[in-house]
Amino acid sequence: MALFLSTYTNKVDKKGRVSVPAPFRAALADQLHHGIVVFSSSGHTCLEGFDWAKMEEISARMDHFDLFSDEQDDLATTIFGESVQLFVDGDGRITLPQDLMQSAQISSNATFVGLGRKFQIWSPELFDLRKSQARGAVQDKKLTIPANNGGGE
Amino acid sequence: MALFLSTYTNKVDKKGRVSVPAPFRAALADQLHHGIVVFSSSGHTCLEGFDWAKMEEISARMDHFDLFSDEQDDLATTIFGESVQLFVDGDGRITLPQDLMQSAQISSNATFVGLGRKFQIWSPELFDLRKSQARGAVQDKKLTIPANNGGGE
DNA sequence: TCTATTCCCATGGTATCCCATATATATCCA
DNA sequence: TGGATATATATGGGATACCATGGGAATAGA
Repeated sequence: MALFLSTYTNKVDKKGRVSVPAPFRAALADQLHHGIVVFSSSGHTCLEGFDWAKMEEISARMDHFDLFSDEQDDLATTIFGESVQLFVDGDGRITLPQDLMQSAQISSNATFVGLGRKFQIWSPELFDLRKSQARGAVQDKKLTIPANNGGGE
Repeated sequence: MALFLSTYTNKVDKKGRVSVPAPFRAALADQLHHGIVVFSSSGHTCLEGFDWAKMEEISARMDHFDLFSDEQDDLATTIFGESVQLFVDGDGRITLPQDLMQSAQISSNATFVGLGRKFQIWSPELFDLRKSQARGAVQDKKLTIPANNGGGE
């Protein structure tokens, strides 16, 4: 399964095109033709990005909620309703829709941040802040990687 | 699973290339084509290195968090966002990115230190200091290796 | 028809590949 | 045993391919 690592900052041209970092494209591998799925993050001023397989997994996970519960509806509305499938062109680029760029305050540069199974797209300036904030949180809360069996939530 | 032992110092050429010590390459064995994963250490002025399998394991563990939880985001941003996958070329070398070299203060030489499941990459000078410091700590605190059942991370 | 995408091609810079050399260790044959 | 020949490792340099990026042509939608 795809693993997204490191951060890359690429330019956004006046047409709204950005190169998807080559390592990310490699991680997508055979799913490249599906493009990537992007939507505006609810917690941060950035965009969340997934590959197609992850989207299907999310869909499967949501089946565990009651079909007509509020939670199900809320999640489904924000995630599936707001998300866009962006196809990667022959030169390895996607074009970011205007509204998504605005919601993430992205203008001339976009920073792709690998987060394992998913990734985020930030304005470089905002991500600088976010980076130090995340590092601080890890230290303050003494966050560690959960054990294999259960740990987590 | 890979086991990294002893220390080796190799030259960094002007392109930023370093030979990965042959014993380390042997330890990576069939994972060699995945390269290694490197990121700047938070505790020391050096780089931390893992094999790909370790990274996959970390990723699998992180799946125990909720997809959009703060913990997941903070950890993933610091761990995955700041790490780089470096591929080993046909001559057994990797090329260290500029920013990583700077953060570890590595210039013309790099010291690979085997630490079991992981390894570190140091500037030779800084590692000399670290070595004597570590040996002192072991003697002072009478540090021992924890038993199998329990201790670990 | 005008605007907005999408496709295609061109370019500069960089990183990757490939080959050559040197040194050390191992192997072989006399 | 000794010398000569292979094998592997580390390192340097040059050629090549890839990547990010920009611009223009073709296409589609309003």
